[in-house]
Amino acid sequence: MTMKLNEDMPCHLEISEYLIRNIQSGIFRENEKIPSENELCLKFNVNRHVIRQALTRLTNLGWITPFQGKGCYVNSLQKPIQYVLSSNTRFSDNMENLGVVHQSKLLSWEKGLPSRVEMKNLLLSEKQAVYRLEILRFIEGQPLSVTTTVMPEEEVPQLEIYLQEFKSLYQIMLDHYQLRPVRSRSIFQASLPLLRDAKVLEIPENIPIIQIESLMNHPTGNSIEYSIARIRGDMHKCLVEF
Amino acid sequence: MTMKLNEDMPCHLEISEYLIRNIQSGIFRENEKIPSENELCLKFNVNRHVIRQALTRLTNLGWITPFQGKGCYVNSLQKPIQYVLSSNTRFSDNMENLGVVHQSKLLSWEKGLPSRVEMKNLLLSEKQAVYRLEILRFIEGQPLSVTTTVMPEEEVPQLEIYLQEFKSLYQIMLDHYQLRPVRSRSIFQASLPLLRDAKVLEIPENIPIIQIESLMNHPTGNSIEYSIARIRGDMHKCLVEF
DNA sequence: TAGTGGTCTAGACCACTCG
DNA sequence: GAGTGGTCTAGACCACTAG
Repeated sequence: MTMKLNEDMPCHLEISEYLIRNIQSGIFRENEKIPSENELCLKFNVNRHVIRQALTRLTNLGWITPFQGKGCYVNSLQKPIQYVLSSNTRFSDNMENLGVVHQSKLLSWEKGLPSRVEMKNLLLSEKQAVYRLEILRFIEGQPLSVTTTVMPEEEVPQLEIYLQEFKSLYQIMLDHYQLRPVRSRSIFQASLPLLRDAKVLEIPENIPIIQIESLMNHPTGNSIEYSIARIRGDMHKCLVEF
Repeated sequence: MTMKLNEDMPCHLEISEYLIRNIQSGIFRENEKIPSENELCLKFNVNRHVIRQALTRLTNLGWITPFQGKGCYVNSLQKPIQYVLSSNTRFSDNMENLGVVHQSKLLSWEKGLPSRVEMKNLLLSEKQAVYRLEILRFIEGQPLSVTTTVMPEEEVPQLEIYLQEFKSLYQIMLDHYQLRPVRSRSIFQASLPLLRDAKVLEIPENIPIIQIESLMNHPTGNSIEYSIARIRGDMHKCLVEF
């Protein structure tokens, strides 16, 4: 049984659109295998190379993942979690409000001198040391975001002591420094992940991420935390109220 | 003169990495043409198909844009414009504050019944008609965003009269209806563009966009405008203050 | 008209998975 | 061993751009 194709569109585009429609309508189901390249060749009566072009597009757009020797499987469609960004919400609060299993992991940390951007944002001189943390956050066991967080050493002296058993940055700041930072501004941007971030987030390099650069202040005023979060676009929505 | 390749990487990947390095290091310059497919075939001594695989990856990652009959050109690296989102900023205000040449174009409009989502957001019954506008916005002559804007007919009766010479939605609402909507909330999400949006924005479909779904109210309270903007991620940053 | 990218065919060999 | 996706070759015709 072969399949007729439209005339005014390139064949490979036609086929990829057809496959996308089938995924959307549930004919090809989540986490299940779609027909093999050879089967599709027969169905559409085209060369294998055309099918591969169509499947490449589906892969790039995040619909399927190919496994050598096994076949192409439909990606599980994420319903993005809605995160509320306001002056005093943090990751844990949000996830607990949503009743979602969450977890943070400290990937790495260092103490060093601030970069120009960090100096500008945290209003530091070039001699004031900072702690720089790389935090990976999970929901339901899946990596959601990587965040680089920078804090002046003055505000969190000897932070390394508390990093040994890292669970939540917010908790450390509250328990050991009596700090309760307040968000003063955030800058949103959509982009593609760096290769490094794509690896830790376990996503292909074509999946968009939303980058949120935030500045957190002491309630009295001075800046204590500057962070850049890179979050999977397909797993996350961010709500801001005015 | 042919080019030697590494052994442990697929040939097309090797070539695309080589080309990316050349762009990054400025050997291939912004807005200039890279060697043609045929030239690359000779240089690397591979089949044209392999070169095309490599160039497809470069296109997908946003490094180059192919033009039929002309060649592949290195994309200009955008320094994203910073847009300020607050309860009462609109596109024109922002661009004028930045001193940027801007323009809006009405792509299409229709009058019809609200979808379920529109009913929920604008608090309408299924019989209350809405105007639905598709607006394309430019800065410095380049397409920046497409926005779908929905307004209840009640609020802007006979809107079609004023759409003939469309310049700015904000201006129409102010001049003819004495409306000055205020943003009540926005939802941010990073994603890939739909095929239609990619076409009007003149970007490949793998360039991430930031989607901002906003609800605008009458200062007294009721919702008068529900919009979904799809904005080029590489041209736009959005700042929110708390 | 020559050169460029876009589409498509036909066929080959490889690496990997699974029964 | 049969089937799957990954890589690569060789060659064809088309649509578009530019001199």
